[in-house]
Amino acid sequence: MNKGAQTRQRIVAEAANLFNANGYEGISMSDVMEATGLEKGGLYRHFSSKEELAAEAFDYAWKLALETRIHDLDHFENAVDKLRQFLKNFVERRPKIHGGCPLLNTAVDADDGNQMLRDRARSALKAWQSTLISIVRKGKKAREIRQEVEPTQLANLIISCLEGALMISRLERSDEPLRNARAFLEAHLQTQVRT
Amino acid sequence: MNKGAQTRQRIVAEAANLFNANGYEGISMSDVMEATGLEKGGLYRHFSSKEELAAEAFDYAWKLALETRIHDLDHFENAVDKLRQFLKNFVERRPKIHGGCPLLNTAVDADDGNQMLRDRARSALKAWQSTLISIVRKGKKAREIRQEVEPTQLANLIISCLEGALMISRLERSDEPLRNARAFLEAHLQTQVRT
DNA sequence: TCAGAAAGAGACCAGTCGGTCGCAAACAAA
DNA sequence: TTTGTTTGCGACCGACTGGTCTCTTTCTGA
Repeated sequence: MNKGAQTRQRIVAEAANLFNANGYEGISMSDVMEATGLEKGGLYRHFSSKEELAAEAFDYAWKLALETRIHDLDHFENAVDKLRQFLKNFVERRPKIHGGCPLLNTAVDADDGNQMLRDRARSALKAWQSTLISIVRKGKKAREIRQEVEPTQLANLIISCLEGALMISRLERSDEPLRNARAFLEAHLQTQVRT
Repeated sequence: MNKGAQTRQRIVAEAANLFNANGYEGISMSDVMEATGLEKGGLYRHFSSKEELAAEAFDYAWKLALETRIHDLDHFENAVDKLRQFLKNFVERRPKIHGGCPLLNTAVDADDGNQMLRDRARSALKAWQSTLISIVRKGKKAREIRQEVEPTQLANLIISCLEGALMISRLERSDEPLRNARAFLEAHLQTQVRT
């Protein structure tokens, strides 16, 4: 990896934190300059615009977030165990990126404005849903999950509860709402296993 | 109501829509000028700073949102019926303010920055929680809701599910996730009634 | 009707925004 | 060591930012 690529990577990583914590309009290129120690020209050598940098920063942030959440999932065969590990990861594992969930942040930040960021958030959501849906489907096939369970609805329920609880937890600066959401979802999962 | 107060009210209403849809940093005073048809001097006669305007705009937006959600709740005596009406309002009644839930928007927008807006969002959340908690408590006293139910946790579950589903619905531009969240919560409420 | 007060206009300010560009320093291959 | 390329610097640009201030218009009550 040559020097240019390294610098580029450093910029993306710094920008990801800044944009995730403060939003697209909340961060100026001067902020990125300060965080990276580069001058304006150094930045624009690697990115042709603020928007392009923000796009790469979001992709980077989301990659980190999703990796954190699906960590160790393949240690389990059973679908319900996988989902339980997923809940555990979401609540317990500190993400490497500051400022909360990149998906929630970007969805709220861009849902009435920046089209490019909105599309990016949409793709991220779809990818997350697909991951969960796939687990539920396999669980149904393997008769570990009841046949009446609608995979898309269960996936959305999990995402909704966690993201909503994350919003509350961040506002109250307490992990309790997040832990309660996990407890609730685990109890609900227990309800959906095949008996 | 004299002319000045009327103008002030008009500014707040316009600003509420702008800030709610685009965030604090996403809106400039020029945007507010355009939306209200006033010049800069006309604006700053009524508000001493952008922040002060944003604060009043949030309070206004949140008042409208909460009113919409608790609409007609007093038509019901039973706590579970009240909560059901609440869910119905949240999903079916179109709020007068554009850009989604002011609480979610402001919480995400300000949780790492603007202290004044963050405090405002925090108060709004507390007020919302209190409303729901109070309903659940009365329901327990009246023996309409099971004694094991923890009011705070039920309130947070409802808020989390709805706000999370709202985020998904707005990103996908479809009401389905929101309707599914309502159906799920109604089924869950049925589980919590005293038998 | 008219005087005093309230409301609004818009020129102006210093600072910051995203973005450009020519040049020098750092690097890598010979 | 020399050469050509990659990387970074930083002055500079026009547009726009939040905010101020003076002046005019509009309103209101006697």
